[in-house]
Amino acid sequence: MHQSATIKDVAIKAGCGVATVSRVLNNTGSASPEMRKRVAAAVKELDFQFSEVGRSLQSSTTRTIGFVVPSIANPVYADALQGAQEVLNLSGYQMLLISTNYSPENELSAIRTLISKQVAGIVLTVSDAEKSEGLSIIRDRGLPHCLLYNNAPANYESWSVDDKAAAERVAQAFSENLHNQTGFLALNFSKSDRARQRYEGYCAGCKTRGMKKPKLLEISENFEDLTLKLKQFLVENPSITGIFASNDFLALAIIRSARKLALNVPRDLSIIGFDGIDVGSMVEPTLATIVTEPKMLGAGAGRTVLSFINKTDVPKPPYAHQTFSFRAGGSLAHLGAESSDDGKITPFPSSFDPTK
Amino acid sequence: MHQSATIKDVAIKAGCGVATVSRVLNNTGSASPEMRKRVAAAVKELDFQFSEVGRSLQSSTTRTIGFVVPSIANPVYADALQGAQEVLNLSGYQMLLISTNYSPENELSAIRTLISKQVAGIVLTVSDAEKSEGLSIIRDRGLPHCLLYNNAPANYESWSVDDKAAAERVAQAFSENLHNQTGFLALNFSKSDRARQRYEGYCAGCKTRGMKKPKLLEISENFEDLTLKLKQFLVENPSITGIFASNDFLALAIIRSARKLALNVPRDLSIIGFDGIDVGSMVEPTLATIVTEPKMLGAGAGRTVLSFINKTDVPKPPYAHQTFSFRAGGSLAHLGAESSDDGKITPFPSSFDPTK
DNA sequence: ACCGTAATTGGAAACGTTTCCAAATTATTT
DNA sequence: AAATAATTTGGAAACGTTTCCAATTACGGT
Repeated sequence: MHQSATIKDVAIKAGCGVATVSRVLNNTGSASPEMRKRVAAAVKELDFQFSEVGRSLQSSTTRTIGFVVPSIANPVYADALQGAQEVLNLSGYQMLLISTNYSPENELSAIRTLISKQVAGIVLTVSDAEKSEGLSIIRDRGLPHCLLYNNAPANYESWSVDDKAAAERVAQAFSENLHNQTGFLALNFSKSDRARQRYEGYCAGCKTRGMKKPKLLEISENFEDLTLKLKQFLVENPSITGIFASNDFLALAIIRSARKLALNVPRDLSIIGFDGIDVGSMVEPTLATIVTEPKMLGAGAGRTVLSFINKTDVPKPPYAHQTFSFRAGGSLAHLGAESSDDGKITPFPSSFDPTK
Repeated sequence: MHQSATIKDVAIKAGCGVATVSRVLNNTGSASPEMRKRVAAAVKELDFQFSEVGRSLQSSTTRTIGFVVPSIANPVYADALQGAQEVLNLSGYQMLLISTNYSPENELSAIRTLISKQVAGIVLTVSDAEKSEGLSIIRDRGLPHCLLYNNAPANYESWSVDDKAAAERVAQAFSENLHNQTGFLALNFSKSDRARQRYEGYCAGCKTRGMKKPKLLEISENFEDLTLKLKQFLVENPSITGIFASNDFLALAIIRSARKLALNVPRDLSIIGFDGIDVGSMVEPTLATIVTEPKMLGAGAGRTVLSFINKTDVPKPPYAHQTFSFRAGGSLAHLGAESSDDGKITPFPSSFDPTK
């Protein structure tokens, strides 16, 4: 139950001045072998460790990088954090983590907090990179930072999935399988520029390929009423043959709901997800999805901030079209020729029940 | 691109001493209304924020809690962190997070780092709570701390699943469904006292119920060879009818492997998982599993540490048998006389396999 | 007007470090 | 042996706060 020893205690025990201890321990400036030995002994005896607080005050920086993410429970961010963590650890930096629960106000206060804690840099995901107040504060201060999962305005660094391009790729997948009218399933659409960009990209992709404009199915926090919503959605839009879910959890949830409605996936309804979480390939049918690499992105954002701090070369993020890939899966069906090719014939409700 | 203003700058702009600024801003000691106004104006004009570093040096504490977990990518810890985060935020504390990749050496250095950063308390999951060196350092210093997912030695606080009891519950579930010979599937068995406790508890539970001693199937980091291993395992132990997987991911992976071996789950092989991740109830068949509440545990551990710091009442963790519950699912079959007698069998047999 | 008391204010020390600079010591060159 | 150069050392200031304490000012009551 003992207090931490300070450099002063070490100096006393070693019979020298504090400056000498500092020099010896940091290997800066010279010191006699004799002195080094005495200091080393004192350090060991006292189990001395520097107080980072004292150091930070003097150097006006910390070996800490701030992270601001919408949620730690979301595996996309969790994986990204793990990736960043590994990079940071190698450089002797630590991670000060704040999660904002998708609220812009929390973003701002998180950033203020990080600044007052004098973090050396910040990696952040914001609700809307265009108008984030916190982000401008960071820039005004010239604080090393890097966006994660937000596409950056010009001149700023960002490690992110190209949501638009990825969503267009989904449209392509549906199109190649002869789907014409599809839906877009989103959670908390308004709270995230990412969801919006996916929608935009998806609409654009559908248009390019001559598909109908996708119908938007927006749900709230809890998945409770998803089955009901889905039913309603399909009744209102009977020609829909596929749904693009804006993340894999939603995709799995909608598959479950479809199952409850006695719809067969993919025969009655095809599903494509987004993110590429591992379980997607463990379930039956396997989930067709956009695969991303959150860990790589998190690590990249971390490296970028470190490079700003150390004034080394800034790592290059992958090219836009390399930030994702499409993974085929059993949840996406090819609409055969027997269906009339304008894709309008999917029956609802279908009582089809395969028993082999 | 401006530097942070200090309390001195504020004092100058407000035309008073730094002590006064401090008193006004912290609402400690008296100050004239006039003075308050001037200080407020100066603060606004300079966009002043306290440097937490300066404060910490003076108060020799920080509003930061250190967290040490094996991995952020593991949803169990990610969820726990999210739960803790929410608790911390409410109290104005931040989270300094280090992940150890399941390595005891990393644990020790993580703890040293946190101490040198003068965290106000620590929440940690260690590889082995009995012999963790880092843990003893924390205790020697009398640092407020709480274990998470480790069962604590006497006199210490801990928020954790009762792994033994939960594993016994799994044995009960198998037993009730007339399984007699089962397997235990674990990843990195040696690296975690949690996995060992589950195994112990499971063995004990099987014994109590007159089942055969479970066979251990241990796999390494990558799931690559899981299918092969499973095949081998089943060949060597042909009487096995069920497998207890020590986490849900493993459970899903083993189900996939079984599928590749043309085995039907649950008819040919029953599976029970551990953790209760959400997707478990979205897949087909649904996963029978032990449901835990990582978020609650993380929040509890956070609250416990805060209560030590603030010297308030220490929250009581749930009783051992309330730290988990069993969730029935389609992956566990009743071994009746015929193949399927009760309504437990799932609506869509997952017999066709696009992944070959 | 005067005094006692209460409210307000600011100087200075302290927290643990690094670093500048000058002093003291040692080594090198003549 | 003296002069010079190089190395080793420690005192003190600075970083941004809080807080103690003494000094100043304002306020009532006579």
